[in-house]
Amino acid sequence: MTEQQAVLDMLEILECGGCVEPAHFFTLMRRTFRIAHLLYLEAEPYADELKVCRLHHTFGAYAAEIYRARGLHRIDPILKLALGGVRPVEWTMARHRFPECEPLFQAAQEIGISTEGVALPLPSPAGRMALLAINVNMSAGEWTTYRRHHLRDFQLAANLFHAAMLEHGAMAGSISTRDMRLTGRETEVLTWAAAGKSYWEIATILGISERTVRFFMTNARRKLNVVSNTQAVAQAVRHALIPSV
Amino acid sequence: MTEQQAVLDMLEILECGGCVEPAHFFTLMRRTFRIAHLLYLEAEPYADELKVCRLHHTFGAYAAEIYRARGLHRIDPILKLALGGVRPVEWTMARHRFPECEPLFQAAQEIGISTEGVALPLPSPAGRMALLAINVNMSAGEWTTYRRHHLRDFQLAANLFHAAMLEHGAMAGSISTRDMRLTGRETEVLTWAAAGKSYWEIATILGISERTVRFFMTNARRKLNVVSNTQAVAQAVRHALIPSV
DNA sequence: ATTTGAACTGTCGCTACTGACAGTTACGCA
DNA sequence: TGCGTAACTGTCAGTAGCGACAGTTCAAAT
Repeated sequence: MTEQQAVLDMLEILECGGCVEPAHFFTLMRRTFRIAHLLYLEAEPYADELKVCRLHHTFGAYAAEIYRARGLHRIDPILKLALGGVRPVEWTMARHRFPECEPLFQAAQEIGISTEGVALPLPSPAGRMALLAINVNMSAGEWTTYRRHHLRDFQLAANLFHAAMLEHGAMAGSISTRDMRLTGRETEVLTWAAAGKSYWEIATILGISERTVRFFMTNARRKLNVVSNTQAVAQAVRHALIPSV
Repeated sequence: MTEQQAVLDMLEILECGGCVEPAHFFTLMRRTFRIAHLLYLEAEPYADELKVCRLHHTFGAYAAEIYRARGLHRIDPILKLALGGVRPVEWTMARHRFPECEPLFQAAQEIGISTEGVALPLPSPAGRMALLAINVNMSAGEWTTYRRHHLRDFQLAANLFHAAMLEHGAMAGSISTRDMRLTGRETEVLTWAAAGKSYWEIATILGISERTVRFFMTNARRKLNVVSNTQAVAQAVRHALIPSV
């Protein structure tokens, strides 16, 4: 029961919002569980490519260099599966389902990294995707049992850490959004513009004149430092200045 | 330890992909945990409204009617918090932070529904959001302890059920994302429009005629089912169809 | 009491966007 | 060989967006 207690304690720390430092989280996880390595990736889909927003891991610089140099991200099935789905991705499962990714696992074995693990998809609002990959140093059988008991802990821990990262990112991002604060009316007109309404329609909806709608929109454009309504709405959605929900 | 075993068994059932039937999942959850009621909601942001894609719950028709008739969705802080964040939302926490939502909790008490519970955000790919709300019939103190032990189980179960629902939905043919895949040029044109460029500028940048830019934009608008470039860009940003930054 | 900021309105004129008309070219696939 | 899809182009007429002109009203803060 000591192990159970340690797990619950760790989850409580995470939920209370401590631990926005990836290194701290990784240490905590490795102290609490029998984990060899961890990787946290936040990315944004763009066409068929991925734009990496955040990347933290404990595999070390050498492993990262190998991964990059051999272009293993192109064949990594865990990336594809975890960033495209919602279900935990078992490493060996991915390995068997995608024979073309063998070089990835061979590279891991070369540099002494285990090929057992699981990747937890962490989808975020606004279409971004993230994953937490967990790598363990166990035999297949041992891992099956361990995973069965602790997948729920991994999932909750991953979710809470991911939440902390998102909130932290929002803080850091709010430096640039400080001068971008919009008034209530500006937000309203932008919201309706984002819904495809014309000035006349917005005026009717809000019960004000068309000119006034233009006035608010002009102010919003000036504050956001953009040149068109279209760009203003794009910025507003990106910075969550207008409700996405 | 029998309870632990039952939980692990249930999670295994979920992970093996059984249980795409909400009623089945709810029964399983209520049999495994001390849960009074469950609610699963999948929604899509639209203007400042919510377009409900899926809704299943065990609160009964009467409660649903009350909720709808009194317009409680407009003040429900759990919807706002859970659909806009990634962190579990404690009901009583939401109640204290948003005094204006008191009618919601009073309505619950009126019809004999407990006000203790937690809502787990389940963000999905493509900008959609979902949540699983869990309602329990316990005292506050009892719930604190129970929650501490089982939040991880709830989170994993919720994620797995949500995954099953998404996969099932994808099978059935997702209406909203079916025709939303944009071609390379459509993406490029939208991206530049989101950057505030005019048709003439985009034409110059891409080395094509202004008419052709309009052609791609028109196709993009049609695919996204929107009426203006502004709305198209808003949708594209929300659904991560064009790169942010 | 003055200032600051939000909310609000009117008109002119130019530019940008949008729909509807009617096409061509190139590529891959059945 | 046809069929579908993506990329590409032209013109016309109407609507919408946008900048620059010049204001009023109200409430809160200094």
